[in-house]
Amino acid sequence: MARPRQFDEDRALDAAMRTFWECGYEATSTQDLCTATGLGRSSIYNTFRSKRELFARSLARYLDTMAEAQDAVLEDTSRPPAQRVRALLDKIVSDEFDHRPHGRSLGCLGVNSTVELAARDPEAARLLDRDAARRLRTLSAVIAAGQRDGSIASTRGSDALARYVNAVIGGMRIAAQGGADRAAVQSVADTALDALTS
Amino acid sequence: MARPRQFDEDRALDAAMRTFWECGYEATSTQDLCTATGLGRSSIYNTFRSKRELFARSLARYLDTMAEAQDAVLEDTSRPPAQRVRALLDKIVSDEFDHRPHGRSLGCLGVNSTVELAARDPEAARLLDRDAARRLRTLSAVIAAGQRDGSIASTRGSDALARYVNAVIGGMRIAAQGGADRAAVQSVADTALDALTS
DNA sequence: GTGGTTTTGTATTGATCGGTTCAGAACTTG
DNA sequence: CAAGTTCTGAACCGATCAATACAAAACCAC
Repeated sequence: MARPRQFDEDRALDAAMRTFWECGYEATSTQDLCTATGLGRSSIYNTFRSKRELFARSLARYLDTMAEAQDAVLEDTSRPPAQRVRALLDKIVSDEFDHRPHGRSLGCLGVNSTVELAARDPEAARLLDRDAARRLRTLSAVIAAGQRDGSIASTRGSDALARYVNAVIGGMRIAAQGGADRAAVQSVADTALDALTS
Repeated sequence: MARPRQFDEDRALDAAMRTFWECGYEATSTQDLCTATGLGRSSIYNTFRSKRELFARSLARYLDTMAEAQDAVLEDTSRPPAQRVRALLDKIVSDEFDHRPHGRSLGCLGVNSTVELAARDPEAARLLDRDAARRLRTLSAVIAAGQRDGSIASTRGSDALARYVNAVIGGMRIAAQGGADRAAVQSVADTALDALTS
């Protein structure tokens, strides 16, 4: 019925997401987005209505992808729950130190957006809230299972422990972004687990 | 010999710092800085050479003020070392939940700048590195003292424990910025201490 | 006061911002 | 092929960006 798109919308969204991830929302210009996606302005504004909406879709995509990856680790029933939590923290270390495009960690787009936008952009805040709730739900369930089978000895509530682990993850990402080396971030993960197993 | 300033440079710096703290570097315009400080553009550019330099001075001032406050808590010899670490975490909670200008936590300008600028602005990265090193030094010394007097039972190295506590602090700030309530952030602090006392 | 120096407010710089317009190329459907 | 629709590229929009120019006002030393 009409001319089809000459580009893959998902690939464009991925490129935009990476740009927001690297530079942040404010520091990313629409020209940067054109360059990164290889699209013209018209195509971008025709497909995604504005920079803001493109960002929102980028963030939603990122959060969904990451939460799925996290859930995959946490719901791997071939391991006992406590080891799944450890595997999750180890994955964070890998995330931060493998494949660094420009020598420094990019951190986590979720954390970065929380810092840059949560107080100012209600839609971003909504996406981030939903994501946090989802991740905490999975974490809490796994920790509760670990408490039942004895691999997690802490008697604190599983919700509190989940919030704790989630906060540590954020702290590890900040540390990596601040230039901490891999061993230092790994030792944060190792130490953090002491609070669960004791 | 000439006309004196009609404003207090330190007060202007404070106002600028608050603006950067609330909005971030990129989202703060020079007009915002004029409004916040009550100065004209000429006065700002005459006193601080550029937006970037004004930011650098704001950040340096913030980091110095905060590090001093942290050191004051950690070096309060009227308490045993372990309690000082607890007091530090409690102070973070207070920082995040007392005096919120717009209902949401502003987080920490140091954390915020790490996320927004550490990868892109070498001078900001330098200031943040120096600050992290300073805070880790004090923390590590206090933790080592706690290990000697037995109030901190963990047998991990005091440097690793210091990095851990520092990461938890960052995670607590992210959590608060993400909308977590006070009890939730406090429970992160409480749980985090389990890793030291066990 | 006067000269010399600095600050200050206003106007303005060129560049870039996010976003729109529009003509024509490109494609599907019939 | 032709009609109808969508996509694309380039020019362009007013607004705003960080930063500067400049002249008048304000002040100190003399």
